[in-house]
Amino acid sequence: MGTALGLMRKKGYLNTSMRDIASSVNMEAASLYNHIKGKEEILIDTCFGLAETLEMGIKEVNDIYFNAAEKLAMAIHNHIQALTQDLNASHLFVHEWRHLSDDKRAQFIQRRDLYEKEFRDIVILGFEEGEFKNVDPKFATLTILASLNWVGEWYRPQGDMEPKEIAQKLTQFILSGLQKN
Amino acid sequence: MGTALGLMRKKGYLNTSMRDIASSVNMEAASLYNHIKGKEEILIDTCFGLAETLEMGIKEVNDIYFNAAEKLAMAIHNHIQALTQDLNASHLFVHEWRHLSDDKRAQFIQRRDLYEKEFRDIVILGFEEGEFKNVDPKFATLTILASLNWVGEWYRPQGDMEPKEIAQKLTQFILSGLQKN
DNA sequence: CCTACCGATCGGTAGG
DNA sequence: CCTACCGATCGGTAGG
Repeated sequence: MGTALGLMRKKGYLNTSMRDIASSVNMEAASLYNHIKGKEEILIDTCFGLAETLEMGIKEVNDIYFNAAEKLAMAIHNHIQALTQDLNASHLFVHEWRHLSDDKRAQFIQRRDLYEKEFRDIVILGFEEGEFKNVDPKFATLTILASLNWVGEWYRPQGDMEPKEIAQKLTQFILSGLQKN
Repeated sequence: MGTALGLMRKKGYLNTSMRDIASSVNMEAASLYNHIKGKEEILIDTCFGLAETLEMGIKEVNDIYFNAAEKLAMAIHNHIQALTQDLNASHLFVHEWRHLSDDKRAQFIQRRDLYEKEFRDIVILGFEEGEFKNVDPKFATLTILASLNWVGEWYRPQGDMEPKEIAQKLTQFILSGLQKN
């Protein structure tokens, strides 16, 4: 179903018909239903699959690292690795989850909120350690995640920045900003 | 057409039918065509209208302010003011421009790229002044704009943060980051 | 601003 | 995996 994700990234989920997907793999639309239950299954599997990858990533970070700055760097690294690994899937995860049916969308938002909370706890930990400024943790977390998720929009696998380098630059930017001291 | 924008934000552009829009203003779908040329006109007018507001904002900044840090603060302020002024329009501008027809979408992307360039020039200016670090200007600009545009997702007019305060916190975050010196 | 309607397309099913 | 098909819905038009 990788080619389906490619179509959905290029044309958008709603604009990609089962007939589009079928003809991209030289089938008739009706035949797709022998492989998947319906169109939404593709969206569900992709969004929740990536959610799980991200959750595992942040869990690993919280299990291992102690220092908040270290945790944040590693969380950013894992997030960027997951997003850049499959840009088609990332597009569905970042943009098209809005078109999940009501109950699935509610589940998705809940998991996204939990993931945000994990990041927020790192920000709070950094303050408690005396290493981070006394910023609004919710505001800071939303701002951080916005920059991370946007990477999927401009990252190109054949470009001149590796995911690892992107993660390092993001960490640097988020920790110490643009201005010289 | 404000109610149309509200529907499009809530349900998405493609999922909002002319019949939905019509019934929200107690009309028949056919009658809408006495007011607008077609469904896409709503999307076009909104996306390009906000683009123009943003362009005016950055132009003003570049005409008046001299110092890069000042320019950046004012550019962020103008951007957040524009986005928070009409969250429905902002949603179309940030998310739904992808559904513009090919030529309009190309125009939109071109104007967005020009706007990005204005921000990038401020980042470069800051480095030339010796005030900003030697960051990758393109990377920094994309990261900055990602955080700005995400504000439309969580800002609530009745919430506890005013647009002005959001802009200040964003500027602070972008200039000096999370970590204590 | 409405009634009536068009051709196109959709996700999905029946039955083989 | 295909042919044939379903009901629903879409953006938009004709004509008043």
